[in-house]
Amino acid sequence: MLIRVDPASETPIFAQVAASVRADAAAGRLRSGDRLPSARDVAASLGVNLHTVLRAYQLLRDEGLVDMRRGRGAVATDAVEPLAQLHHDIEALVARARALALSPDALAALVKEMYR
Amino acid sequence: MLIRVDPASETPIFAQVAASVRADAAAGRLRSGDRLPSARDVAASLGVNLHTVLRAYQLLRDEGLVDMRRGRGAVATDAVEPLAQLHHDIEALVARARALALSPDALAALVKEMYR
DNA sequence: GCAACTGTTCTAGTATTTATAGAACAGTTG
DNA sequence: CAACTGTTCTATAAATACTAGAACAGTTGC
Repeated sequence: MLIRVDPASETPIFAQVAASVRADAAAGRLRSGDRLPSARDVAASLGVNLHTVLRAYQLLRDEGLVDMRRGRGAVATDAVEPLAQLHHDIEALVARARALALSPDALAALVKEMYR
Repeated sequence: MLIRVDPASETPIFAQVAASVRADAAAGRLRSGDRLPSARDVAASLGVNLHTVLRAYQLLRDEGLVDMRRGRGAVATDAVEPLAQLHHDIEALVARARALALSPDALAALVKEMYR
């Protein structure tokens, strides 16, 4: 599993890390039972603080996407599987938004606003 | 035009104001040429600072959704019309996400992550 | 013309959030 | 037991969000 982060982005690092994991789940690259790289390893390879990565992992735990236990690490739950169902819908939406030259932030905010 | 904001939300107020306007555009409630309420009026009715509302308006201007001139106010541009094309796609996506008990923040982040 | 409106710009201060740092703790694994 | 894992704690620095007040400069309608 490769976790990517854009240092120039205005999105908080912890949110980017969580987003990277969710995207992997939606793409089918992260399956139920798969173990995430240890927070210390991710922190070292990204050049960020351990606590920043742990905050991302805890966010994913709060969303029910991972199980965390000390000693064992973070493991993807069954909840990651259904995320793949959204993949095609999101791809289609993104394609339309791109045609309109809508920014990623604007589209994301629009989706969030309509989700009630 | 009614602009709503949730004081309990973790989303910044300026982002919520901008999101409310975008949602109105996507829903067809805000059409090209329509004038937005003055920033001072919005600030007063929401109980927030003038500068906070202006920041939202300037964000919408940067996205090309509104024209702003002093004296005249903020007016929706032609760019708000195509947003209605996304309405159905987003509604469908949101319905699926709701079935999966995915949080609004998680879905929005997922969309943003896949938009590249 | 002028009064009342509009966004623009400026300085200033406070509160919250983000990210860092280091240490110690407590389970798990080989 | 050694090496790993996440957990918890205190602390600090930096960036962001929000508020506050004032003055400025166009636009509109009477």
